Amino acid sequence: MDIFDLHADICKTLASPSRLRIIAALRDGEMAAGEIARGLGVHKANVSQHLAVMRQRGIVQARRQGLNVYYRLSSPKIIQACDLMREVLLEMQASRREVLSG
Amino acid sequence: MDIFDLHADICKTLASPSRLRIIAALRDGEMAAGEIARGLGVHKANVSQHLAVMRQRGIVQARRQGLNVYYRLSSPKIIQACDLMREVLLEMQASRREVLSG
DNA sequence: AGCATAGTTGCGTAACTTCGCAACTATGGA
DNA sequence: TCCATAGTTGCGAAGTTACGCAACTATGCT
Repeated sequence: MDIFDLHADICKTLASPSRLRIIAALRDGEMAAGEIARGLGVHKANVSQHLAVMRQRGIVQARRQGLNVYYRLSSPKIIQACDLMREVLLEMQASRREVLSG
Repeated sequence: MDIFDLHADICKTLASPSRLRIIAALRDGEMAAGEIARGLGVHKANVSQHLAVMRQRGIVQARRQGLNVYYRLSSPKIIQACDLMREVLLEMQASRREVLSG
């Protein structure tokens, strides 16, 4: 597995609206799995699957406390990367509009 | 299509080792499609497919000059995003090693 | 032990992606 | 017009991914 495969793997992990929503939910601190599921209005099994994928890739970390399993982002750089990607997105939308109007 | 779908779409586009290699090749300036193919040692049809995907998403732009079609990254932020993601990658690898050794 | 809540895992289907191959279009020169 | 080079597009097989559902494990309370 070379660096490009690893890099692609990270991107693949982020290449899901559901997972991006979960990451956004975790932006301000940890949350229990069920809390995330309720917040996003999806089944907990589904959230659990996505969290498992992200945990495997090292994007989130888990901590059990009683009945709940609390998840948190493992690095603030993940938020930075998401924000930067959003900027790229906006920039591209802007230049697309320019092309259409100009 | 909401912002999370769009964001995921960008990530999906970057979620391919081949495309990341192409982006890396374009880091220092434009290149013709065939040049990229030769550089990476893959078939030109394949490169062309990947370039088409990235062009559709606005990640690269094309310019024909004679027989050649030159491709370039449409924004320097794409490089920034890739670099940042590499940092995340390294950070995660480092913390994984910590967990194993500590 | 029995029960409720929280979370995880396995399975099957449907949808999508990637690659190579072959056929195609586009451009420029003889 | 004919040919060579450059690039693109359509197709099909193989592999991957996502979701819901159901069954499961884990924890804590009585």
